[in-house]
Amino acid sequence: MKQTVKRQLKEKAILDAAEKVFFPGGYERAKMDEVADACGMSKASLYFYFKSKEDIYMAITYRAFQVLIDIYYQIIEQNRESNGLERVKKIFDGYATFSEEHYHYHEALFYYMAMLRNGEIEDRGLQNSIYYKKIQGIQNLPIKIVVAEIDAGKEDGSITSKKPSLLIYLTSWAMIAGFVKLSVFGGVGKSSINYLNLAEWKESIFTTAYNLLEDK
Amino acid sequence: MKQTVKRQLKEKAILDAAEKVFFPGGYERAKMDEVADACGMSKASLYFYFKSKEDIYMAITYRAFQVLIDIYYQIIEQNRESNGLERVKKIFDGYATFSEEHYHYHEALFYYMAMLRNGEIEDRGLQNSIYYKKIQGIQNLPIKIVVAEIDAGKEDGSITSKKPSLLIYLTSWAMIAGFVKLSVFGGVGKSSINYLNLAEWKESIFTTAYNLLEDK
Amino acid sequence: MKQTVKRQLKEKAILDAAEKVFFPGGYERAKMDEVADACGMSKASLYFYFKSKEDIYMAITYRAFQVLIDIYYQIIEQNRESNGLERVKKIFDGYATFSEEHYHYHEALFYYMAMLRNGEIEDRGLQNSIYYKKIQGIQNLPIKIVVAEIDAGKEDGSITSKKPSLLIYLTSWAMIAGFVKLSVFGGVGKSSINYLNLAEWKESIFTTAYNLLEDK
Amino acid sequence: MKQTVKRQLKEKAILDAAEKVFFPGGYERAKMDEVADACGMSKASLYFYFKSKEDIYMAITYRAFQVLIDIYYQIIEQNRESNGLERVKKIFDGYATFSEEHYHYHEALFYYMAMLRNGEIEDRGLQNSIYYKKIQGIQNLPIKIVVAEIDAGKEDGSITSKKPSLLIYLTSWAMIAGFVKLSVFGGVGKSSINYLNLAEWKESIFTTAYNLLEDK
DNA sequence: TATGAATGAGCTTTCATTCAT
DNA sequence: AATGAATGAAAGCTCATTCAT
Repeated sequence: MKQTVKRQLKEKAILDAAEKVFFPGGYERAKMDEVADACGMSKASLYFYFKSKEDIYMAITYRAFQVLIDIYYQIIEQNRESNGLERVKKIFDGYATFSEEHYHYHEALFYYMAMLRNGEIEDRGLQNSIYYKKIQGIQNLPIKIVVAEIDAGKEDGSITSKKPSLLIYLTSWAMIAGFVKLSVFGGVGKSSINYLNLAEWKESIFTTAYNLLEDK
Repeated sequence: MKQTVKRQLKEKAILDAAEKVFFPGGYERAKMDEVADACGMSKASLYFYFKSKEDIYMAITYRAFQVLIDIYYQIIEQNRESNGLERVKKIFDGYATFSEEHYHYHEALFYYMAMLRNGEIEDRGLQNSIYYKKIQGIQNLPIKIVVAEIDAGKEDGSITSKKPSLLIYLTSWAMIAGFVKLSVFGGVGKSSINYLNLAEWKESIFTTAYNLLEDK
Repeated sequence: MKQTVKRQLKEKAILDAAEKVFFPGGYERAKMDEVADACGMSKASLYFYFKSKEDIYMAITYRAFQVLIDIYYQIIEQNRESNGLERVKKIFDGYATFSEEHYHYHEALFYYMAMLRNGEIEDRGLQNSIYYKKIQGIQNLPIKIVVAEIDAGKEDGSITSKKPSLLIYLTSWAMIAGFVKLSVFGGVGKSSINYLNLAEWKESIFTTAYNLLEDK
Repeated sequence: MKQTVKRQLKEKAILDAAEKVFFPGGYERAKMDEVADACGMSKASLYFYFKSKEDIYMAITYRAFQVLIDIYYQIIEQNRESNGLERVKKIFDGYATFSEEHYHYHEALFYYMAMLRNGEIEDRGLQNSIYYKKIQGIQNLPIKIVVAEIDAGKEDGSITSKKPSLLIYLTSWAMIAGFVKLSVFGGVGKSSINYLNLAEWKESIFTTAYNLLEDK
C-alpha cells in the first residue's frame, strides 16, 4: 500500500514537471530532458513510470478531464439548494474560470479532441496507453453532467428554453471556448479600434449564454 | 519582370505543397523533405525561396489572412445594395464557410494568435521574416472590415444593437470559431446523449449570433 | 546445506529461463528484463545469483559442455561391450542428436570458441567469471573422451585408420557441425536445384565420417 | 554518370569502414559512431547513403555473396581447359581460401542464413532493404554454380561419383565450413592432446572432400 | 534474500539547414 | 537557379547494473 502511494507521488511529481515543460512551448517542442530536469530525476526514471512521452501527455490530458469534471461536481454540490438554472449558470462561470486558470488543460482538451478527429490516436500507437483508456472512460462526462443539470432545470421550471439541452450546452461551450481563445486579441490589439474592454466583453458573452437558457 | 513572375510561381508552388504537408499533422510534425517532395523540388531549393521552415509557415499564415479578407471584401462587394444588417449576416456565414472549407487556414490564424500571445515571435527569431511583417500590416483588417460594416448597419438603422460593434463581432466570431472547433464532438459522440444534429446546432449558433445584432 | 540447495535451485531456474530468452534471438538481443520475467524473479535478484549478463551466458555455456560430455559418457557406458569402432560411431550419432536437440547449446559452444579465438574473454572482463574458470576445466574433455575412444578402437583393432585420432575426430566433428549449420539450406531452398533430401544427405555425411575410421 | 560513380565510391568507403568496425566484435556491438569515424564522415551522412544500420549489414552480406561468386567464376574461367573434377577441386580450395582470407564474409554468410532460418528478416523489417532484395537474387548462385560444375565433371567422365551433385557439394561445404570454424581449436589447444598439425588436418579434410567426387 | 526504484551512458535515427558545384 | 551531399545538434528511448530498504 505504501509502495503504491509513493509511486503515485512520483508520478504526480513527473506530471507536475511535465506540465511546466509541455505547456509554454507545446508538446512537440518539449524535451524529455527538460522534464527530467524539472522534476530532478533522470530521464530513464521517467520511463520507469511512463511508457513514452506521449503517454505522459495522455496522463496530463486525463488530469485535464478530471479537473474539469471535479469543478463541475463541486459547483453542483455547492449549489444543491439552488435551482437548475442557477447551477447551470455557475457551471458556465466555472468553465470560464477553468479555461482561464488552467489554460493549458483547456488546450490539452482541445488537442485531444483534434487527435480524435484526425484518427491520430492509432497513428501514434496510443491505443495501448493506460491513460488513453482512462480518458475514454470519462471523456463524455463533462457533457453528460451539464446536460443532466440543464435537464434538471427544465424539470424544475427554472430553465424555459425549448432547445435540446445538448445543443444549449455545446453552443455555450463554443462561445466561451471561442472567447477564451480570442480574448488574447482584446489585450494584444494596439490600434484604437482593437481596444476592447475585456470585462465588458466577457459579461456580454455570459449574458448571451444565459439567454440561451431562457429561449429568448 | 519575367524573373519576378517566375519566382512568384515557384513560391506559390512551394506554399501549395507546404499547405498539403503542414496541415494534416501540424507544423511541428511536418518535414521539409516532404514539402520538397510534394512540390517536386529539392530541399535546398526551398531555402532559396524561403528563409526557413517557419518563414514558409508565416507565408501560409499570410495567405490565410488574405483569403479571409478577400472573402469579406467579396461579400461586401456583392451585397452593396443590401443594408448593413444583411451584409454582416452574410459575413458571419462567410466566416463559417471559410473555417469549414479552409480549416487549415482557420487553424493557422489561431496558431498565429497563440504565438502572439506567448511572445513566441521573438523567441523563434521571426521578427525579421518578411511575411511576419506583411502579416502585421493586415492582421487587424478582418476585424476592422466587419466592425465598419456593423457601424454602417447601425447608421442605416438596420442594426439596432447598442453594444459596441467590436464586441458584437468578437462575440460572434468566438461563437462560430468555438462551433467549428467543437463540431467534431457532434460527430464523434457515439452514445445517444452525444448525438447532435449538426445542422440544427449550426442554425442555433447563427440565430444566436444574429440576435446579437438586434440587441435582444 | 539447505541454503546451498535452495540457491542451486534458483540458479537453475534462472539459467533455464535465460536459455529460453537468449537463444531465439542471440545473446546480444536478449534483455535481462526478459530473463527476469521468464523466471518470475526481479531483475535485481538475477544479480544476486550471477555477476552479470555475460556470467549467465558463461554458465549456460558450461551447461552446454556438461550436456555434451554427459552424452558422450553415457554412450560409452551403454556400449561398454561393443568395440571402439562401434562406440565411436555411436558417439558421432550422439553429437548429431545433441546438436539437433540442443541446437542452442551447440551454438553456445561455437560462440564460446569464437570468443576464445578473438581474445574477447579478456576484452569483456570475463577472466574472473567462476563459470569461465569452470569451463576451462572441462573444455578439452569432449575431444579427450572421443580421442581416447578412437585410440581404444585402434587398440582393439576395430578402427583401422592410420590417421591421428585427433584428426579423425575433428574432421568428423567439422563435417557434422557443418551439416547442422547448413541443413537449413536443404529446407529453405525453393528452386528445384536446391531441393535436397535431408535424410539422404545426413546418411551420406555419416557414411563419410565412418569411412574416416577405416582409412578408405 | 559521374555523380553515380562518386556515390558508389562513397558507398564503398562506408562499407569498407563498416566491415572494419562490424567484424571484430560483431554486428550488435558495433556502433554507427565508429563507422562514421572510420570513414571520416558524419554519422548523419551514413544515413544519406544507407537506410539503417541493418541496411549496411545487408550491403556487406551482399558483398560477401558477390566475392564468393566471383571467386567461383574466376576459378572456372581460369580452368576452362581442365576437366570438371579439376575445376571442382579448385573450387573447394577456393572456398577454403575465401573463408580464411575473408573470414568475416564467411561469417556474414552464415549470419544471413541463420536469419533466414529464424524468420528474422521480417522481424527486423528488412523486407524492404534494397540489399536484401539484391541478395535474394543471388543467394542461390554459389550452389548453382558448383553443382553445375559437378554435373559437368560427371558428363566429361572425370567425376565418377553416383551421388547427387547437390549432396556432394553441400557435404563438402559442410566439411570445409566446419573445419574453418573449428580450426581455432587446433591453435588454441594448449595441452599436448590438443596439439594438431593444422596443415595436416586441412589436407585430410580435402582428401575426404575429393574422395566424395570419386564415390569411394 | 529479494525487489522496486533509479540511473549513467549509450544507442540509432532524424532533420533543418548549409555548402559546393 | 538548382541540387546532391553533408552535418551539427539533438531527440526519444534502452538497458545492464546498482542502490536502498
